Amino acid sequence: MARADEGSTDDLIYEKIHAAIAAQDLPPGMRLREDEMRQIFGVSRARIRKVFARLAYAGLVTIEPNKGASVFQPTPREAREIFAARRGIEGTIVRLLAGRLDRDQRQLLADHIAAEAAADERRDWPEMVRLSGEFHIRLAEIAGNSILLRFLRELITREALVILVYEKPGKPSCSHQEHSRVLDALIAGDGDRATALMDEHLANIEDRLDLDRESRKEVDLGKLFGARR
Amino acid sequence: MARADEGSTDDLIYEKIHAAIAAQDLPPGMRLREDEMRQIFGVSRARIRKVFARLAYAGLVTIEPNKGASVFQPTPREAREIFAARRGIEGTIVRLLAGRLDRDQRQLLADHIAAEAAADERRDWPEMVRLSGEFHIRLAEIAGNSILLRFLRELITREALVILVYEKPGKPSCSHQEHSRVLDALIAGDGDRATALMDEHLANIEDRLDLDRESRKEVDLGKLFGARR
DNA sequence: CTAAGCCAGATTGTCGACAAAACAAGAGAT
DNA sequence: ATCTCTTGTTTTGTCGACAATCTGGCTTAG
Repeated sequence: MARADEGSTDDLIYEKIHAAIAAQDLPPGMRLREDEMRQIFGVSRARIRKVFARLAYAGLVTIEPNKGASVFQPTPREAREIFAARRGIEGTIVRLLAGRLDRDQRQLLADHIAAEAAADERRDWPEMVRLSGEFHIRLAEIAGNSILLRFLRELITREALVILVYEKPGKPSCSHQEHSRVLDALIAGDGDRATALMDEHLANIEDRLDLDRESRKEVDLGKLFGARR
Repeated sequence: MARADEGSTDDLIYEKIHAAIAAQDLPPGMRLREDEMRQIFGVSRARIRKVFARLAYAGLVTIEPNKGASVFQPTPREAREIFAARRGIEGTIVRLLAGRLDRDQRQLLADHIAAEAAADERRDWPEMVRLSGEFHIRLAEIAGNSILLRFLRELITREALVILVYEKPGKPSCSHQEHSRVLDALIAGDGDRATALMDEHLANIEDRLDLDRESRKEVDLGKLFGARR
């Protein structure tokens, strides 16, 4: 069999749904039916249920009693809270990092920014968005605090939902020039400047939002996850 | 019947265990058996299991596959991460708050500090500890960001475990004078000073730790939760 | 023609039973 | 006496079935 059993089964399902939400394939507000998922992944309903519970705790899906799970649909207020929280967390991370990057870490980040620039060059927006988000994750990883990393992961994914719902169409959301400037400040060891730059960078993203819109799409779940039945 | 059905059953169980851990009644590392809990609370095992999963996600208990749940026992490294994360979060909260407290909020916080002082006066240490922790929660509530509040809640509870395991005995952990100074800076609108004071305050707690100890106690779960059977 | 009530189908919530894994105690050999 | 293998017990993991609840369409009275 080609299907390896590495990684517990529900972690796999969790990651798939998580990724689908982060990649904005599952639109906010979309209902996630247990039985449907059960058929798609070919597992028992209890497993799906457990995964939903985890996703709910992470704030990615909302579970209403007797009404089931749906993809988290942020209100404007929640959107603002998410942005504010993220700015706080990333400020903390950047402060921890200022002046403490070793040679390898600098190289890693510089390479990453170069990859962003390349994706930007060839107009590969999905890749660009992915890399942009990943840059912030890399920073958190280098900072070496697994708790802050976990918090940030959650916020970034939820922010992706916010952007999907509220962004004014047609603009890329994360410029590699800004990443580059942050990196410069970090290398220079100027924590305050790095923090300010990061804050400004995140504020720029927030400014591209239009906090008065609704959105609804239909999605073929079976196709998306590659159903086996 | 006096037992009202308000609040879903598992929320109640969750809160009880959470409180027991926060109050340091359940020592870190203690094994939590599903069937034992089932008998104590008089509910089905599935329910206990669900609650454990939530507690695990919040980082309060550790679940090892095929080995069950036990109260989170922080390693020195994890302890440091928790403290660092908390300093970051609280710094963010304090910065949000500086110069934005209205009259009622100032009064609320002042009263709270007064209550801390009173508890300190009469050597009521458990109450003192409780109030000290609550002060930080109050700040987060006033800041009005429910996400940061949730993060902080988790960190404070986990920190209680850290303190239980690693604190050098015989010293109170949170002085109301320091709280008072932070409040002054907040009212003065000096965000940087407030942040610095809060950081120092939290560092003081951290300094009282001795990161090379083990601890183990036995606890009668039935008595603690008031078993019904 | 509208609106309230009701019935059928679908969906979620809960539980108990069974299977698999870990743990502890005891027997046997070195 | 100690180490190891075996075996029985305890504990966790998983699943399927049943009960409760909700949704949407239909009927019927005003």
